[in-house]
Amino acid sequence: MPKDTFFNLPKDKASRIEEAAIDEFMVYSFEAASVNRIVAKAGIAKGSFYQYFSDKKDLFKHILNQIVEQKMACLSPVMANPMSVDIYTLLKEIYMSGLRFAQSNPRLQKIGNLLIADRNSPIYQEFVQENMSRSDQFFQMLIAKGIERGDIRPDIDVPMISWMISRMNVLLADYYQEHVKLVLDEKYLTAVDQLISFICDGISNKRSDDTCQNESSP
Amino acid sequence: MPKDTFFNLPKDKASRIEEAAIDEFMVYSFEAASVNRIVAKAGIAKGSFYQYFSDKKDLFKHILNQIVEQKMACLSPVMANPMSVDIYTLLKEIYMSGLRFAQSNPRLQKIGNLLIADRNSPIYQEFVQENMSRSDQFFQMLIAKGIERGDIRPDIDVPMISWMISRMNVLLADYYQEHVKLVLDEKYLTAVDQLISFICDGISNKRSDDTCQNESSP
DNA sequence: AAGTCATATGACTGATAAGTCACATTGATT
DNA sequence: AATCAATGTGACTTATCAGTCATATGACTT
Repeated sequence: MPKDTFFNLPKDKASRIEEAAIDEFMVYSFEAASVNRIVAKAGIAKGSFYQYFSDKKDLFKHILNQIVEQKMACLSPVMANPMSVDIYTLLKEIYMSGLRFAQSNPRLQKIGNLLIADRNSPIYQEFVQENMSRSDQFFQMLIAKGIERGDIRPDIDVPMISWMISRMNVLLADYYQEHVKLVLDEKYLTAVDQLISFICDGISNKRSDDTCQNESSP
Repeated sequence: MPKDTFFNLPKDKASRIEEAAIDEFMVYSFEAASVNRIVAKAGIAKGSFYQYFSDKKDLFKHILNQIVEQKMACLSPVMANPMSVDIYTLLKEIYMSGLRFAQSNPRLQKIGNLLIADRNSPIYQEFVQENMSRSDQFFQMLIAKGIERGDIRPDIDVPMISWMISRMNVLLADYYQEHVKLVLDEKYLTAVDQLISFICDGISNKRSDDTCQNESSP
């Protein structure tokens, strides 16, 4: 948490610092980010910085909290009553909320991507991993529910498949970042549909019943 | 490429340096790795180091080449005649070759994981991305072939699904690293089966024909 | 005007890094 | 034994970093 002095700052100064921080963390991972550059960009003395924040991590977490806040703002309408729709619709809504966030907060999205990309940083384990594991738990619950309802095959490895589906959300964003660069509304929408169709039905061609020859090793 | 002086070194000295480098890159990303620590561990002078390698990256690439070499050794038997088996069997073989590599080269595996985890490093873009894109191309070809043969639904987004499947190879390793820690033979084998079954058939429960309600937004 | 106190400052500390270079050592050849 | 080229060495240079601290500022109170 930033110190009181930070919250006492005139708004424009506080946001100048936040903007400088976002600019920095957009380009450099937490480790590589430089307080020196941040204070230079924000136009404050280094000593001042340490009157607002206890250290670099303090500032970073302040920015991360903004990300979580914005993400939640995009996700919460979807999550208001998660059981009212079938799992595939819900999954689609969850993926789409990721898109809404990315579109309204491209710079924060970039920071999130950078953080996720940098799994060795202590911050990843401290911050992302616990968030991820909550997301895992949610997907596990969802899938268990789906099996109960009869929507989902009962023979799957629930923890592993939950994990995969939750990570594929991130993969989809990666794919887009790598291939389309600019996240384009309709294209992303069809990609989400494609991905959900894949998760739902797989790739095998279901002419009559010659499903794939897997189910090997009994 | 290391300099001639490195290849002229007595074998035990050369491998002492390689071992020290592997120990370092196992624990620290390329950026965070320290030449100082490596030379200390290897018991050579820093000046000597720069007579063997032009810089830190030179050494790192030398280690990466060893990884590629070993990976290829595990993969090439599978790839000798990739078209002789169906795509699901081939996929399984590819995944299993990843396991073979991890089991016979756990330390190199660790370095690979660290590199993949650290997508911001310039080395990632320079080295992994091009390797990945070759792997993508292979999977795309494979899937196109599968569609041609009628094994795979023709309505999928080939580049995207290829990308997903190629990345799920990495995800599977991640999952194992996170959950089982020690990669255990039989457990991994069933996980691979599970994953392929998922890729093949998806998660939806195919009682009669009430497949999932996707295919939304025409 | 004097005093007080939260805030502002940037030179400084101490640590670590990559890469260099003048000099030392070695071992084979003459 | 003398020579010499290849190889070995670690102190040194230059750079950067996170974080500190003595001192300055300026707004507010008395």
